[in-house]
Amino acid sequence: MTDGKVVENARATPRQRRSRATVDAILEAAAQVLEASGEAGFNTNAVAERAGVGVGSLYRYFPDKRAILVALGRSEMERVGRAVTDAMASAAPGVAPDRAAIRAFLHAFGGRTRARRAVVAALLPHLDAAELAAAFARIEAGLADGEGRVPGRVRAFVLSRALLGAMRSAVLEGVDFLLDRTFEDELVLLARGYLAHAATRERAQRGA
Amino acid sequence: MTDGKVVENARATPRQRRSRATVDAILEAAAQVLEASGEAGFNTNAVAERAGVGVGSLYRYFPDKRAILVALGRSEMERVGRAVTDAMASAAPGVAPDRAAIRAFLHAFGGRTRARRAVVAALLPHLDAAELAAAFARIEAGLADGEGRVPGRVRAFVLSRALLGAMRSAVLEGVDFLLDRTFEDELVLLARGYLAHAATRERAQRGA
Amino acid sequence: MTDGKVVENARATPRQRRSRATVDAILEAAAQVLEASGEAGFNTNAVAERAGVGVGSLYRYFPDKRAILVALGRSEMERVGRAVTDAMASAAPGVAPDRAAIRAFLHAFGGRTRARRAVVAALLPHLDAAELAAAFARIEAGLADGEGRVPGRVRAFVLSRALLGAMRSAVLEGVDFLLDRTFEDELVLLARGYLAHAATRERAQRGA
Amino acid sequence: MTDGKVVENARATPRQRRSRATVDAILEAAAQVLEASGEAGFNTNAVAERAGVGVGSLYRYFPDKRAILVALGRSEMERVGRAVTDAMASAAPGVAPDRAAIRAFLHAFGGRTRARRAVVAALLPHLDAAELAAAFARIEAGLADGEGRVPGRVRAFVLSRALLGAMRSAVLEGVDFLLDRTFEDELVLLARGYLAHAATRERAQRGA
DNA sequence: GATGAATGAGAATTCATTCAT
DNA sequence: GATGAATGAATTCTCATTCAT
Repeated sequence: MTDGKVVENARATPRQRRSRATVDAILEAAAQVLEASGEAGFNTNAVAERAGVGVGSLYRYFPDKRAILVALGRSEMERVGRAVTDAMASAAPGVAPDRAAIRAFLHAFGGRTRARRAVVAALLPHLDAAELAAAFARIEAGLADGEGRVPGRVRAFVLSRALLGAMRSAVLEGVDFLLDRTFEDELVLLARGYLAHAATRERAQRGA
Repeated sequence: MTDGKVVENARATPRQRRSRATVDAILEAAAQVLEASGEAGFNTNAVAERAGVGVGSLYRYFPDKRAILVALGRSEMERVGRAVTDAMASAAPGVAPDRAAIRAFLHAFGGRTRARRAVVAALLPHLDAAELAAAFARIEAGLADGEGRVPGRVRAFVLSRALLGAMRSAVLEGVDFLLDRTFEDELVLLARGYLAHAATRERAQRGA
Repeated sequence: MTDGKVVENARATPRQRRSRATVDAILEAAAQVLEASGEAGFNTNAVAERAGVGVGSLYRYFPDKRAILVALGRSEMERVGRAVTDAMASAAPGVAPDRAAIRAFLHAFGGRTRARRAVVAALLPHLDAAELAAAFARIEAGLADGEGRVPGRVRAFVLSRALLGAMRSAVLEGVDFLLDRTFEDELVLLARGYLAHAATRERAQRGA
Repeated sequence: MTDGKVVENARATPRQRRSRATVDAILEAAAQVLEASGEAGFNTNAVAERAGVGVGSLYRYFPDKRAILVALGRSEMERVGRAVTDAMASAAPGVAPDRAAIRAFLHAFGGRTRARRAVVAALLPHLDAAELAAAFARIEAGLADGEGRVPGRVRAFVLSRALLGAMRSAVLEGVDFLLDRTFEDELVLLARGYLAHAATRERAQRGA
């Protein structure tokens, strides 16, 4: 008897092809419920109903309610991470990779603002520090200044969290300029200004 | 006859002098419970017990459980805001105001890390966008580049959220360098680099 | 130290002159609260506030909450009873006493329909059978057929409860003809028809 | 997915066959609790326990506590109404239909006096005017004088409420003659006297 | 005498989880 | 495998009553 909890150990046997669809339906339903009713209204019965499955089935795929939230968080992070990485890899000619990444993030994350706000707000308390840090790893890895220098640990941390912090706040606070070019420009300026200033400073220190 | 909900409308009649103590006890208890047991363990009985009052008293001062969280959020924000503003006003000689503000924030917010993490994580979903934006207002107002130029709306937003985002992440992810000089240096560099780069860029554009 | 519970033992010492006003204020407040919020909203704090006294004062005059309801019931009964008796005593010339009584009842009880409905509905379960029976005593005593014959125990019961039942239902169901002449006529017809028929029947039985 | 609230919309799917038993158990338990402890002791836990189900099950079938009382009221009304109608339809030979109806009512309603009193007293405030009026509709429809004349709206109202008022009072006040032949006789006399007198009066008026 | 803040037992209601079908 | 009825522990909230001021 295979365990069946597709989320716990993600290797997909052929039999679990249909499971994947159910899991996705549940996660999508979870996101919708979260958007519609906030975390307070997020209960297993509501999710099951919206997903079109029995409550019992939830427990076939997830050990408990929290697990649904955590899985939703992971899947959202992956989605955004993938979008950003893809964008950097295949940036249109003439678009700098840093700008491509920022733009990708804004679009991946900025759509469905109300939904995102609910999901982000609800998810945060359920992801532990390590999980959060891991989510940034991919992005941190992609950071580099104009001359290809990879920043140190603290700097990578500051740069990634600063950028994401600004974008996250824009989503949570529902600002009107979220998808404006101006906002994107400022974020690019932030990243470049930081790295340039840091480089200058270091050159000066090394020179001294 | 008198309303009594000191939190709703904060005008303090003389009789409400003692109430203030009760409210403070409740908020302090709320923070402690949040730290000790997370949001899951945050229930009215626990808070009342820890505060040393009857459950009923909670409901004399707060309309419902959520209101306690919201009030706690507000009071935390005020506390941090006040610390930062004070620090900027009375910065030690030789310490630039931007650095003073960052340092103040890191110390005000960084102490009791576990508690902060719990409080921040729990509070976020209960503060609405407007509330969040308001909390930043004071800090945005204090922003200015080295030459005293006040940044525009979007820039003020990006700068404040970027800085706070980095600091917030440092708290939430429990990084080890939270109170290191290196981290503080990087944040100062971030702010200055951003504003300097932006100024350069604008000068160039005006020149062209 | 006199007991002070003016309602329990109703002899009014001079000192209790002011008490009477307070008690009346409380009963009036109770009626208003009952009308405004139904029995569910009938709580001591609401009554005290509406009466303009502290909750504590309620307990000076009434041993507990139920007592307020019971006292209100008694006072309502007395009020209606008095109105009916008065009307019968001083009926306008040309108005039969039975019609006078019915009319008085309809006006005493039919005004403020919404209020009455609430009061009657809420009070019923708090008055015991004996109390109810006592309230009818005065009215039963006034019953007599056209020829001055006083009906027997069962007949007095049936007549009084039938009339009051019809009037009570008219109030509770909020009929539109409550104060119409037609309704009054039918009630008079009911009373007279019953007694006349009964008399006829008895004469026949005695004759046989 | 299926609604399940059998009370709200009463179409009975096969699966809801068993639900019906649960609902009946709850209503029976509710009546018993009401009888045993009055409305004060009527709480969801007590009802659930007496019904032998979990509290949660109460809420599967009824939206809230009040709904249980209302449903109980409705079912009681139906029961009595059915008994009366049946009795009139199949009256023993030699028993006039009006007497049959009165007798049926007295027996249907008069049994389990203590229980009835509790149920009636508790239910009244929870049934609205329309509901009360509806309960009488069936009985009003059955009214007719000896010559088959159907009375007008006001007269039907007065007759039905007068009869029921007298019977209701007899139950609530716990009179000793409740099931005596005398009482039944008086009620029959009341109905016949009223209609006869009214007919006479009208004939006179038409003649004039 | 009056007040109303404080109390806390008690009641309604919810919802994660189980398990018989 | 799926279902959803049933459960009941846990939680929020109310409000009658007390008593220090």
